[in-house]
Amino acid sequence: MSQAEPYCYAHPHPAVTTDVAVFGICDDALELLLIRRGNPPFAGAWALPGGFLDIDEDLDTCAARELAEETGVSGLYLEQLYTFGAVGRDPRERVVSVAYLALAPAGQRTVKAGDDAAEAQWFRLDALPNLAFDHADIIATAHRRLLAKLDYSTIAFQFLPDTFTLGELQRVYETLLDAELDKRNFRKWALALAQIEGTGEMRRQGSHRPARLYRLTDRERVAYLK
Amino acid sequence: MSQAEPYCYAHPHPAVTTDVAVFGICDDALELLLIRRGNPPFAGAWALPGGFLDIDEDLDTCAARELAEETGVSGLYLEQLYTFGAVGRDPRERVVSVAYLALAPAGQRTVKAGDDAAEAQWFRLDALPNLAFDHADIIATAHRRLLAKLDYSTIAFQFLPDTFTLGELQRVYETLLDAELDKRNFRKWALALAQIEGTGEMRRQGSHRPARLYRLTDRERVAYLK
DNA sequence: TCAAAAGTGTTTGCTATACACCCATGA
DNA sequence: TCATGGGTGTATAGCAAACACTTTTGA
Repeated sequence: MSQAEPYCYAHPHPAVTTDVAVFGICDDALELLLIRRGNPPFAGAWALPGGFLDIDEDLDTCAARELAEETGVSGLYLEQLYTFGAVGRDPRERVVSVAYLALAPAGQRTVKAGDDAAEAQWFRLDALPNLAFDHADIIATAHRRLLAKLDYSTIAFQFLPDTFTLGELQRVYETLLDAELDKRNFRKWALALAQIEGTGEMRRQGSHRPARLYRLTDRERVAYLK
Repeated sequence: MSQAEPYCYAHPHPAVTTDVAVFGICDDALELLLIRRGNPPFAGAWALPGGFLDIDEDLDTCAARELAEETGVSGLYLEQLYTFGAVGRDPRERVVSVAYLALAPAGQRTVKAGDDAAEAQWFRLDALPNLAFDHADIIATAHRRLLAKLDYSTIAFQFLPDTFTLGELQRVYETLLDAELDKRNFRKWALALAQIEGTGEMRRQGSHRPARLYRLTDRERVAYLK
């Protein structure tokens, strides 16, 4: 048994990682949180936050941990996306990556680079840098999933803070769909949802009429629309 | 380096497997293809077909290979489902399993037990035996995915052979939904789909009026409904 | 008083549902 | 001739889309 490589198996084992595609919205633009890699391979290149699975930790835990370590962001909505395992995707060794999709609410977007990441930064999705590994594929898959789930789930609410106005909600949908929506129809649709309720409070902000505030009836759950 | 365990790493690596939940329909009942395990752990118990990822094979390839080796079934529609990696799910070592969903058309349901499986057999979904590992969870996830995709994709057509009648198609939907559908509405819906076309042929079978035959315009693709 | 976002209903078209009878065949 | 599944149309209700003006506030 080698001193440097003390973990031995009868058959070759791939490494397992998680990678997290974190989306956020800023100034009506969809953004993605990337880290600049500090170590080879692809040192200096931008990549998704992520890293190796600890042998005694669950996949979800690993995704949340790596995200927190590399970007300082925690407490986000996280869902497993897809597993990427093409043979040559990592030049070091065979690596199977379980990819996650995460959404950052406005106001939970402050980042600080951590351990293995030289830097962490938000990029507009329409202006991404070149990416390490097959991370561009993972991002494309994540974006497709996000758009698909708009139609039948309350996933878009995860971009908003605990309380929000219907105007803010509409701007989230407009940003994601890259289309303008009719205000009356949108409000009719939103107010008919069982998943949101008024708080009774108003938001007074800017030189215009104050807006009613709403919240999710169940903040944690992404629900299916009927 | 140990002779018996020659594959060594600086950090512990989980094993990676694929498991396949194969659904089929027989006598208007939804069935699942299981194998009886020949080796420990859970020797003698029923389980999903699946096994260890070869170090130089893709995940999809592994799923198809293990399915063919253990059940003799090949050429099925296969899609990646979800990755199961809870810490204690395999008593031998840490195992991360990439689960797949597969559908067997009527007429591609002949099975023969292979290498590692003592036996392969179809079970009605409402009468499954006790299952090894967390395979009951995988099956529940696969069943949920299958039902969800009925609503917005042509996945149900994968239960049918190359050509089929509208009556057969309707029975597939009725079996999956466990509900009776109105014949005229169903046919109106099906005939409006861009994804099917008439073959011009008729099926003469049984003592009743012959039925028009249809086929998918693109047999391989599971398409999204508008 | 002006600018900026909040708030509010009705009409119209389309899609989904409910519903019952005749047809062609083999036994 | 009978049993069996194949094949067909219309009326109605519910949902989605189009569309414009008034309200409230702070500057």
